[in-house]
Amino acid sequence: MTQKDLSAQIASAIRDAIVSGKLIVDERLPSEAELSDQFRVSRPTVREALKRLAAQNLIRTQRGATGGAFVRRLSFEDAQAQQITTSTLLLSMNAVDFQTACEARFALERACAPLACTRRSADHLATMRAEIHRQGQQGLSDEAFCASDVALHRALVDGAQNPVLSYQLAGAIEAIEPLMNMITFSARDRARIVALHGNIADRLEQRAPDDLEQALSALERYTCDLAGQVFAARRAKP
Amino acid sequence: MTQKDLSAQIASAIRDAIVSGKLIVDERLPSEAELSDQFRVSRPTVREALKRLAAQNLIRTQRGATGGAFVRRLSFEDAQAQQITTSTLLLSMNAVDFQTACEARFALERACAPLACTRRSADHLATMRAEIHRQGQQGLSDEAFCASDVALHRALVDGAQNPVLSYQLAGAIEAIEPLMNMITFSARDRARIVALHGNIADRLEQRAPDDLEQALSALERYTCDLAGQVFAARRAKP
DNA sequence: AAACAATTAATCGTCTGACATTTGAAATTC
DNA sequence: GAATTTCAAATGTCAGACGATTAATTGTTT
Repeated sequence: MTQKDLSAQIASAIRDAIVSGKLIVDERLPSEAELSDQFRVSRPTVREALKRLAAQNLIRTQRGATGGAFVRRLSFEDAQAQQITTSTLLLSMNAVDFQTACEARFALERACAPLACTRRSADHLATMRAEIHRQGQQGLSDEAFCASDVALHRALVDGAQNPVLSYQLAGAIEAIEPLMNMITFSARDRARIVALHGNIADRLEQRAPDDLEQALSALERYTCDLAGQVFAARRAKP
Repeated sequence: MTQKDLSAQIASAIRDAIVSGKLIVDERLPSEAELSDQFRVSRPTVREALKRLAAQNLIRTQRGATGGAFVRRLSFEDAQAQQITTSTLLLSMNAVDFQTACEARFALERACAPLACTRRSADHLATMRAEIHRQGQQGLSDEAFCASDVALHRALVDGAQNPVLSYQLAGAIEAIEPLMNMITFSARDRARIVALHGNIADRLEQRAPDDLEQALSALERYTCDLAGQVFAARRAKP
């Protein structure tokens, strides 16, 4: 059963070597010519395998005399970016309803609340206040409003000062943005949301975890209701 | 500034088309020959681009008469598997300390507690009880013990009946397993952990969210202490 | 001797053309 | 009409070549 492509097999072999630690960060892989000798395949096949690994941020390649493929240190930024696109696609391709996505997102965010209350710096709070101020301004496009929303929530999550949490949450928060962008916010909606955001910032400032969780829940309820109305109206009169 | 490879550029172009919805699920891409005409590159270059996309589970390829590359529906399973390997690498390559990873994992898991209390089925509870029973047996290897631990926590998370949450949490829970596997559990440790697990199952059975969260926190504290001792001892006498 | 310039070798990036393999569909045969 | 054969389209693989980039080496000049 040779089901898989040669390039897929080779990619798997190298990936295993990386994951298991046989190849360490910044170590240089054999040149493409050497790999094609080792695996008894042609260079194009080896290259296809390497491109697969490059697509997963597992290696980077350099040209030139001392060039080659090197094991790449997977950074939090890379992992985060990967997770965001994956989550976004997952939501759009599987027709995940807004409610489910929203529920997951706020559940995760509430998980950060106690930690954020303990560890948040003045910077985090200032960022949130600044975004809230921006959200209150006239003439802000819906996209800009949503982008600011994302920035605010990321500041809250970053307040927990745990990079693993930040990385995980980024996917959940950003993946919903496209769904949020489909909503046209009325002035009244925005005012309400800004008020809820203000409430959240207040609780964080007071370092009151339980109140913060409740404030987040309130925002979740309002967001979900709003989206429910919008999507219901859209279904009724397309 | 043409920084990127041609194959990377082409992969980006196709990826954008998929993400933006211009290419829909199960739609067939042009053949490699047609793509190489369209992009004015050779077929190997097109193939490298397609392999990049295949590595991200964005397309699948079929050979034969009606074959070709098709946009693939990203399944929760695929996304989860991707996330697990990414999270695992992230932890191992960036020397994330056990405490940080553990904190993130339990914070996320506590986020599921209220939902799990509301929605968990008898099945979820039965799975947890079965795993707890297994964990109490003699002669279980440390690896098997940890694997059972993962299964138990996944059952708890699945109890929230939110696929987005399950997908997100899987990465966090499984990524720590390799770290946990480095710990050799004494009989006393295991007995204590089993007791804490039993406590968790009880709270879930009673559908008591606050108590469940506290039970999870108790487990977090014990796990973290245990790991702290183990790693400290290892540093002292390598 | 030191600084600068030219050469060189190694390596990846890309192209051309070919052949093998798979697979569904059309054509053929019974 | 059903089974078989043939065919064509598509991906999988290979071999060989050339271009582009880059660091080290070599050579030249001051």
